Order: sequence, then C-alpha cells, then structure tokens
Amino acid sequence: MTTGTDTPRRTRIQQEKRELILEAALEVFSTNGFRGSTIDQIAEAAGMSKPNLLYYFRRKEDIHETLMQRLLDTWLAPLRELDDIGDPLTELRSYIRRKLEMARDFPRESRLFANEILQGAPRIMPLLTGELKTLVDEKAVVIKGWMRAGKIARTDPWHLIFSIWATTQHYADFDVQVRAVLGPNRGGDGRFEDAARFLEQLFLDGLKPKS
Amino acid sequence: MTTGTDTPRRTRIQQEKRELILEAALEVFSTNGFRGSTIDQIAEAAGMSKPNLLYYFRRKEDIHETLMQRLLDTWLAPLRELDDIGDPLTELRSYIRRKLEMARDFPRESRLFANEILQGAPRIMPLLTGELKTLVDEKAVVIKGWMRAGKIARTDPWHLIFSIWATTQHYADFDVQVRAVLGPNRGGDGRFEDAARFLEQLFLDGLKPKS
DNA sequence: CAAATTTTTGACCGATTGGACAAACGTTAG
DNA sequence: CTAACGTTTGTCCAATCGGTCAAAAATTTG
Repeated sequence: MTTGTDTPRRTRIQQEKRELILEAALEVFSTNGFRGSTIDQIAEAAGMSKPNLLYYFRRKEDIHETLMQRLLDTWLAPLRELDDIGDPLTELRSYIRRKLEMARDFPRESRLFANEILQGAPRIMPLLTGELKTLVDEKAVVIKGWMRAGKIARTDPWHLIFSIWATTQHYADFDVQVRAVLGPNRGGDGRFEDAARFLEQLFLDGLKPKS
Repeated sequence: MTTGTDTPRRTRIQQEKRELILEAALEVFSTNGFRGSTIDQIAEAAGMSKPNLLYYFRRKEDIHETLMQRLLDTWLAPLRELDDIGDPLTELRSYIRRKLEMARDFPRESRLFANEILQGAPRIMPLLTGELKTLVDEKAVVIKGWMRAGKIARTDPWHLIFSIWATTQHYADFDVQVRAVLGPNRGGDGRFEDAARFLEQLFLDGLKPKS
C-alpha cells in the first residue's frame, strides 16, 4: 500500500492545471452562481478547451465542491482565532477588522459563499448545521463569559456574530451597490478604511451622542 | 387618442394572469437567480403552460424587469420616510425596525434584489447610480444635520445606512444560515424579535459595558 | 532512441434552454 | 347565432447545456 485512495497522487501538470481551473471557476461561479455558470465559461477563463477541463474535473459539481471545501476553512479562520486570552473589546475589534480585510482581499470567495446561501445552501447545508453551528455555539459561550465578567455589554452573542458577518461581508457581496452609492470620490480605495472606522465606532459606542 | 402607448389597457384576465406570473416568478427568481431560472419553472409555478406564459410576457427578461421595477419602490419606501421631524434616535430606531420587518415579511423580494446585486447588477445599474444614490445622498444630509445638532454621535452617514441595510437584510438573504446556526429552538419564529432587540442595543449603545 | 503514459483536441450525443407559430378553444358584443 | 377578439395549447426550432469518446499530440519513462 504505497498509495491510498485518500492520496490522489497527482502529477505536476495536474496540480497546476487544477489550480488554474479552480481560480477561473472562482471568478465565474462567484459572479453567476452555480446554475448560472457554464463549463465553457470556466474553460475559456482558464484558457483551455471544455473536454480538457473535464479531464481534470469530471463533473461541474466537482469543481464547485472543491472550491467550497477550500473556502470554508479560510473563511472561518478569523472566528476560530477569536479566543479568551486578551481584552474582549480588543479581541472583537480585531475580529471585525480581520473580517473586513477578508471582504476587501477575497471578495470573490465571499460572493461565492453568498450565492450558495442565497439559493438555499443546497450543497453545503450539512456543513452549516454541523461544523459551522458547533463553532458559533462554542464562541457564543466565550462571549457570554465576557458578558458575565462585565467586560462587554449583555446582548445576544449569536446575533452579535451575525451582525459582524453582515456588516463586513456587505462590502464584498454588495460591492457594486456600495460603489454606486458612494460615487467615484467616496467610493474609491479609501472606502474600506472609512468602513473600518465606522464599524469600530458602531460596535463599540453605538450612535448615542456622548453626554 | 383615447389610449396612449403608455397605458397598456389590459383586460381583466390579463391583469390577473400577469399578477399570477409575477408572483410565481418572484418565487423562482429569488431562489435561483435570473440565469438559473427557467421559463418552464415559472410557468409550472404559475400553473400554466410555457407558451401561455409567453403570451403575457414576451421575454423572460420582461418578467424580471417588471419585478425589479415594482421592487425598488416598496424597497426604498422606509428610507424615504426617514424624515427630519421627530427625535433622530427614535427616527433611526424605527427605520431599523421597519427594515427588519420587511426582511421578515418580504424575504423573497430581498433575495431577488441580493441576487441582482451579487451578480454585478447588470440590469439595474442605472437605478443604483441614479435614483438610489440621489436618495441616499439626500438622507445623508439629514443625518449630518442631526450630528451637527449633537443629537447623534458623529460618524459616516453613508456607512451608517449601509450597516442598517446589511444587518437587517441579512435575516432575509442568509435566512438558511441564520436558522441553521441558531438551531431549532433559538431559530424559531422568535428570531426576529431577538434580532430586533439586539440591533436596537447595538445601534444605540454599542458593546462597551455600562460603566 | 522507443515504448508507455499523460494530456489535449475535435467531433459528437441527448437533454434542456428561450422562444416562435399556427391552430384550436373560449368569450363577448352585436 | 355569428363574427370578432382574446386565450390556450401542441408542435417545432435553433442554440446551448453537461458530458462522452476515440484519436491525436505531448510528455515521461526505460
């Protein structure tokens, strides 16, 4: 048993081409959704013929599945890092900052995920009720501890996490709308710094005026 | 000239059937996106044959276009109502509540809009840079006035509006994820009340503990 | 080198897509 | 009743879809 089935053992070309395809598929899937994307589009974006692409991934769904598996790991990494050591407010602030950076640096991954959820998560539902729920419940316990210790205000930890996801991913998923509304001046490269400043203030102090 | 081209003059059956089709199309488009939806699906959901549907709407795009036009009016209504009269904090709080109610009562409309934006807003871009931007800029002025008057804390009005959109629409667009993470108990019908309570606290006071 | 293996391609397949069209059917007004 | 008009359907079409396959081309191995 030199090679198990769990070790695909791929050639150099296979590794390179598979990466090329996944990169192209990320671009296509994230802007058209799964059903809205065609193998031809992905193949063209990857610079190869359709049968050639299908030599590396036998089915369209295999590409999407591989993409989603990779995505979830990196996507949940910031939340995994949220830990009990250090000051709670600082911890939350850096979590928000990290999530916002991900929205800035990996908008396609965010949109790929959003597309999947929007359409009812038909391909990753088990991951949501399993791995994701477990992780969030775990971190909710941590946050509740902070509340009991009087380190942060008492609220619902789950909805707190939702609100962080929503506000940060908004800048990736609704990017066109954000840029359209902000216009060419305010909507330039500086919009993420503006968003970071605003979100920090919102989550720390809210909108009540300083009395 | 008793009938202009701008007055389609439709029979009773035409009005009813068109409504039936739009209702069915809202269901289908909101869960599959434009490209991912087929005329057959819509026709079946509306309980009629495909050629019959095409008698009322000549092209698939016409259905989507009609749907989007109607959507935007009702969708932006709450923001339009945001006015200078009354207490600013109360005004913002009721805007958040109204947006959350819309996410609860019209989730399909929210997802239809999200799908369109996610995919680059190819069909409504002019509306975003035109009507929508104008409205937001207008309301940003109102909010800035409240800040100058010391009624609410000083922040970026545009990003404030974005954060309200993001947090409220999240409960419609990412509904499956929210329910999956909250589980059968917390994710029941009460989740919108929980969200309302949380968001009110977040936007008013933030997370800093009461000292 | 030559043989074995991997990679690429063109041609092709059945299924589905958006849409056209004429004929059949139903309804309504005179 | 009947003619005009509105509605519905079955059939059909070209284009596109995901995917197959055998053969050619390129690469690796001995």
